[in-house]
Amino acid sequence: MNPVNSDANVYVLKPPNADAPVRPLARDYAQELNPQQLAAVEVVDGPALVIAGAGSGKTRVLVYRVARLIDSGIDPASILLLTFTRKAAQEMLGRVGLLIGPHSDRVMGGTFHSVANQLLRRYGRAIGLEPGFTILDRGDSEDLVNLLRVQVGLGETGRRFPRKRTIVEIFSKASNTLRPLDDVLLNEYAHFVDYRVELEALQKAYEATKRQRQLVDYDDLLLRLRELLAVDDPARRMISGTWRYILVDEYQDTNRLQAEVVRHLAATHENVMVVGDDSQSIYSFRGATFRNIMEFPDQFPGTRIFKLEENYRSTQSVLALANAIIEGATDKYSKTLFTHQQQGERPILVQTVGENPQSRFVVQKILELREEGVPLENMAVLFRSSFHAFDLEVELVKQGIPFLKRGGFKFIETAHVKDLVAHARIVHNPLDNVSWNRVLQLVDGVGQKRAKDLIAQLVEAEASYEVLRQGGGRSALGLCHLAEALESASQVEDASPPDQLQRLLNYYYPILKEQYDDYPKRIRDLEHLMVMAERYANLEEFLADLTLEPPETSVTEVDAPGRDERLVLSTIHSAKGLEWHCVFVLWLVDGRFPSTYAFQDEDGLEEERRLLYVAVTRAKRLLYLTFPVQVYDKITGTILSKPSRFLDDVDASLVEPLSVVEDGDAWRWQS
DNA sequence: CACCACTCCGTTTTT
DNA sequence: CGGAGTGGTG
Repeated sequence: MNPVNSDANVYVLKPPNADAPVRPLARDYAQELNPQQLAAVEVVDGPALVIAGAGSGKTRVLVYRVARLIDSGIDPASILLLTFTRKAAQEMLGRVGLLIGPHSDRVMGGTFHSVANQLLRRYGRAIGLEPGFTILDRGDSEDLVNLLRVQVGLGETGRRFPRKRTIVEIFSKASNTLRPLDDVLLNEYAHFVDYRVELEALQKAYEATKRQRQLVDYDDLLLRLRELLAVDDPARRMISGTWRYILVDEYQDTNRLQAEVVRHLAATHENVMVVGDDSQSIYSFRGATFRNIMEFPDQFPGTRIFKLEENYRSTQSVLALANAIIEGATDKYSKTLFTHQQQGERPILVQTVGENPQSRFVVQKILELREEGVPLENMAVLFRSSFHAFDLEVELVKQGIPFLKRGGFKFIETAHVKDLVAHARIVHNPLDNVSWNRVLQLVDGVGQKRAKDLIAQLVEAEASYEVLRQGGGRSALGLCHLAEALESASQVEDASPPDQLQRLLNYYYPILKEQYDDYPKRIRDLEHLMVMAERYANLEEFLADLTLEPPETSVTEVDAPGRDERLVLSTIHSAKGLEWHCVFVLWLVDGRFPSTYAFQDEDGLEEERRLLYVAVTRAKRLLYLTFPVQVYDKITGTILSKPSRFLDDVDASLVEPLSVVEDGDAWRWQS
């Protein structure tokens, strides 16, 4: 008898979560939180503001408050967690999951942009947005501006007409600060004020095209959500009825636009708690202002305010340096961090004679620490700008130290990935002229002019791929192949993203091979993209995630043979909210950190100072600040030799100087 | 009109 | 070092 077919007893697998207790185990909140944290966690209704210093348990408060709300019988699905960065969002949601278990799935959370994306897909029709809209990343926005610049008749760019990058930056600044273009130009880009009329025309065209083509840039996600909430009563009622408890992390990094969105979301119930630290406000370049924190109590009268000042992360020595750095800030909430932790070792100020010795010092020290038992993943190297780590990356590769770089140039921004994705975007949204433009120009014999004409024809023909087959000449064959590939990818029965991508890749492969000498490496990237696509049931989600939550690593990444043991290299911006046992901060040299770029105005310098504060407060125990002197700076043509001005105010007793010399070097630097 | 080879300029941080 | 603009060629 076949045992498989016999009348075996049946064991039923329950759907996940079905049986999880609605009320998790009772927690002793008073035991696990300090009095200030507890007070904040116990808020149920009404607006609240938590001013939280670095390492003071900010995320802990948010997470415990979510648990507490659920414990008190509130439906997890009525809780909404918002932050600006993906890193913070992941951290927050992950810890909620750990603390409250299965029900955390029903808590809605993510970045402002990803939440806006989801809401707009669902309710956007009310404001003329089809659910299939395409999200433009920064590069796409620049391409569109470029395209329009020609169309609007700004072909001959005057000598000093802003570059596309700058143009997009200006538009974005206007959106994020809710100001007219004029105002931004006058105050922050006065040197381009002569082009006011042209830029305004360009902006109009940019806005109009996006609406016509179902294109949405990062800022639009927020602008249009705000519009939806303001204009469409049913949607607003639905949305604010669903999420009755709103929590916002990193509030000092939100801008006026985001504050408006929060205000709208919370308009009916005012159950909104925001958490932030004015000393860690480092996103003013995109309109963030810690005034949002200051003005929150005005926006929501009756706001309860809590302050968290006990630091649980760092030793006293690290904290003393952090306090000294922020002491010099001109504008801040008064707030003094203290800790009950041990003194610990003083931060070490390392002087080297150049860039490469700096890199080699870091590498050598890392190896030493690992010998002493500090795992690689408990160490991080932080820097102001992504390229500051180039030399170090080379040294790490030489020594075979596995690392993961965060911030800077992303996988998704490489030309070949963008190319393939552009094909997929057309399949999903045939109106997307930005992608059409890119894709058409890849065809042999098609340039700017031909692409423009074809796009115009495509609109007339309601985006029928037939248009591509009608032309003659050199490009005829290429365009036919393109049409075939797009049709094939559009018509897959049971369309699955990997399958669709495969069809597009078959078409794109020869182009890739033709275009790049290093195509084998690029093919591997595209295969990686296919693997990512396997997790998605439809193109729409895949494409949206690719733009909103792209793989967090940069292109440079060395694979570790031994699982996850990896050193982290990160921009300071990308390191926010994280912590490591040992932290290296590179380039403490005037001109690099603070960057020459920030020298011009006081505000810029202040932000650099806060940035350093953020960097320093990432360290739990060990902190190395390195400064190479005698480095030639190509930008200014000068030799950088002055230690960062932020160290000027720091009392010498707070750090331990160390100078690095070559083995066998006859002379030494004085420290 | 497309494309290649050349020169010159400017160089952050994130969704 | 890459991107943008220029000028020549096919």
